[in-house]
Amino acid sequence: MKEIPPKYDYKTIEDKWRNFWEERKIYHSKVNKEKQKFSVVIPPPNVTGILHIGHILNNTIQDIYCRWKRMLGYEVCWVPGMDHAGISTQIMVEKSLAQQGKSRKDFTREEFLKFVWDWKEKHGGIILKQLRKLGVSVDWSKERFTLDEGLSKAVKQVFVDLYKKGLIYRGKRIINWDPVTKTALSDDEISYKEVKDKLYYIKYPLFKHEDEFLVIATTRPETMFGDTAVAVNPDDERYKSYIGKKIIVPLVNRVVPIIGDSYVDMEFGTGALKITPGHDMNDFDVGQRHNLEIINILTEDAHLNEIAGEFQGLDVNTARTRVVKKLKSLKLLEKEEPYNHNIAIADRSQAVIEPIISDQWFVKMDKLAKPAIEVVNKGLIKFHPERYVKVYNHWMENIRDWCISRQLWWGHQIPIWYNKKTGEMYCDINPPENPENWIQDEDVLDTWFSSWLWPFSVFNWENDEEKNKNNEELNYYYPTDFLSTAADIIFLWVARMIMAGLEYMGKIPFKDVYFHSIIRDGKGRKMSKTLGNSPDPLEVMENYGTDALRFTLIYLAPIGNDVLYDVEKTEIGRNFITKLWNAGRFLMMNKKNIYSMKNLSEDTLNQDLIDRWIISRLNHTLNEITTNLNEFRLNEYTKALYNFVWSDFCDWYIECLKVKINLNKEYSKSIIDSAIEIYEQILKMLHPAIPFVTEELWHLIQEGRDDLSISKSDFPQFNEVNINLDIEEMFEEFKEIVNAVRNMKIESMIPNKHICDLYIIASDELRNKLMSELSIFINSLCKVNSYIIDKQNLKSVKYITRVLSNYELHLSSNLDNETNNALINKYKQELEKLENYLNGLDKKLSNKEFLEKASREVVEREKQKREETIKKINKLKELIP
RNA sequence: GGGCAAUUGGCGCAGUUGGUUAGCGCGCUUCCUUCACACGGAAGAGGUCACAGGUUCGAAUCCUGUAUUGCCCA
Repeated sequence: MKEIPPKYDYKTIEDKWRNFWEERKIYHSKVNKEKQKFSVVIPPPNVTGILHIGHILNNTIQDIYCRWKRMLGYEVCWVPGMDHAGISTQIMVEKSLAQQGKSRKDFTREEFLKFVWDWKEKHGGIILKQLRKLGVSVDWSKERFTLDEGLSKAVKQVFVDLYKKGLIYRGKRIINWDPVTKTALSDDEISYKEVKDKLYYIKYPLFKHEDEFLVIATTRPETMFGDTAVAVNPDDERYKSYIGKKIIVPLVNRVVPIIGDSYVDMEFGTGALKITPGHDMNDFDVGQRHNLEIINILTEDAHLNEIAGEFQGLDVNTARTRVVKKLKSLKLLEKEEPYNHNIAIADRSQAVIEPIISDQWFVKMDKLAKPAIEVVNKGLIKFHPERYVKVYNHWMENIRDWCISRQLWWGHQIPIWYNKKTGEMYCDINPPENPENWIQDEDVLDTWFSSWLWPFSVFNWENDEEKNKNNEELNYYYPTDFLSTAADIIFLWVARMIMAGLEYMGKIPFKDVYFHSIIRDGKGRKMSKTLGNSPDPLEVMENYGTDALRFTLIYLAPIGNDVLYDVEKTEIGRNFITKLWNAGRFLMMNKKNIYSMKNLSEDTLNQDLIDRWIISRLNHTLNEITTNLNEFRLNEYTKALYNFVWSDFCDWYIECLKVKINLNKEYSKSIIDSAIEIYEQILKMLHPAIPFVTEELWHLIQEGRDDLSISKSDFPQFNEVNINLDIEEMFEEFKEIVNAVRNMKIESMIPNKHICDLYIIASDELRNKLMSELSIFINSLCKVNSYIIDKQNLKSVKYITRVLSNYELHLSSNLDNETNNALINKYKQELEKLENYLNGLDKKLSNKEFLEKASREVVEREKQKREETIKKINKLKELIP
């Protein structure tokens, strides 16, 4: 018989099972129409990425569902993979080239891409290796990459299809320009940061009345070279009369109209605004409404161009100071004042975004959005927590066209060719026949343009009905069942997958979307590299064990809120796992002792109260965790198990078991066997959350499982018949008695080892019986000799007494006066508390309205409470001289 | 500026349709190295449920307002 070692050595054990699962392809999935499937696609991590604590949470969540469903008998398929992360990867490679003093422009496109692929082979995909450490039960044979052949095909086909449907167009639009990486970015790839800046008040002379001025306020005087109007609010009495007149933009001396537009906020600055349609999002919209000229004044690296005259070649910041200086000298600067406002920053490169006009490719979104709004509002796709539906709707109803072109080389090059002579456009997945006459669009597609196809492209989808019809995997696994993701990519990814799924599969891509918590540090700050507050998960796994980290994160993550996580908190998981380990160790030690005993009698012991109680609790827990998992309350799933294992199983069940074993040596085998049976169910219930340690223990407690895995065993079934509320209530009374006796001893300064006599007076026959069954446990757990007696048999010696609802407990002792007085004081305090409580109840019960309006059960309950309280009060009064 | 959340003992959180003497974990105090576990056991202290109104027989729970914090959108 195997022994359980004293310490759980997670380092070697984790490796052992990780290899076991992978080598034996335990999590490989194939189409099996006999079984219901459960499919999940991993949110593809970035090829440049490394594992952070948020990945651990997200992937543990998915793993819990995959392992749970697998144990419930589903054909589970979890597809792993990565995306090619256009900008990040290119930045990475360009940086390493820069170290050699080179830039990408020193190479041809093909040469550069070769560098990137080399880099990808050598350094990319670290994150997948790290996910292996986490023990994710993915099917590695199905690993995909957004730039692999199949997925690239899907991306091209979708582009061509949308183009032919008229849903993709090329247009001059104002876009977010990243002057460092020199590419356009979508709105979702930038964020805003508040900066201390200045608001400049500049005098613009009126045309033909040059001694008269309108004062405009701006934070960006250097963009005035692109001004093509001055705008005021048409309701603004101060300026009404100016609308339609002309005004001169200083420095460039351009004559532009004064227009009226309700966009202008009368409270801001002077109420008059310069309009620069070429370099401001809002001004662009104003420009469209009033047919204003659009002038671009910036180069691609955000320096002023020839339009700025003497300022040409300056970067925007230098230009700003110089322009302000010049305006001052011309006496056109009225004043400047401090001003806080938000500027846009590129998420990847941290560059300050410049809005500029350029030729870009867009996807028309409104048509695609409509059905996608519907499926969520009809509940075909469910969001957890539900409030994200509102966030989703708000965005979808105000959706803007999606800028999908990126001025990069790494990615899917846009399948558009321009005729060198005629400029004619050609769109197809293959190049035109005489390629020498054509030139392909230089740009690549946004990485999300491949990610939005992920739920079906990973199953080799093609834009070809016949092929799809015969694609068994696609038809079996799609739609997927579950998606777990961070809420910050609800627009970038989740919404777009829904649109793509409906457009290309005619079906939703997934049924349940779980938005997990954001992990912050112990002080509630966001994890960030600069703060250095983000723990390295691999280090944590090294120091505490992988299961400990997995368990802790799930345990701490409240539904829909942030998790405040410190490395030290991983002790929660580690301690729990140690407890679980030791409980198993205890059972196996006993099993070994007993099984080696000779001449065992037949085991015919009936289930006693303790057994029935733990089985009832087990089924309660089982019921609870099933509900919790079904309702995506993962932290409650772990909490329910934590409490059951620690409080019910270890603190009470095992403690009682010790008593039973000592008193019933001849029946010990069946006692231990039934305990191990419950323990095994615990292991199974915990396995989805802590796969390694449960796999190890499952093998240790039973021999002959060498070729099996707990992850393929059956999940315990809830059986309502096993729930016995009466037993649970009785057991609670038993616990109450034990607690009370322990408390009495400690408060009376009786050493724990000192065995005293305990007289128990029960309130009724049922409880008398109960006590005769349980007194052996009370004796052992409290170190007393207990006697169940009738009230009249209580001798008139000094006792320490405790009054419970249904019991009186008298502990014999030789108390000194001081302790005795202290006890009497305690009784008095208790009495006062009870009398106050009784007063409240009396008030309630004499309130006519309460009696009339409250439900019968509530009134009954209150009456019962009153009776019990009176009983207690009377007993207490007897104790006070 | 608009929207969405949150506010419960020192800290982190439960409290799902209003009816508990408001729970849990960590931390804290006292005792215990006794034969699963000190990553442990036993006992205990600690809360006017952010504030102000309202609805109700009854509010941590529902409504309104205020304050503070966070997130998203512009």
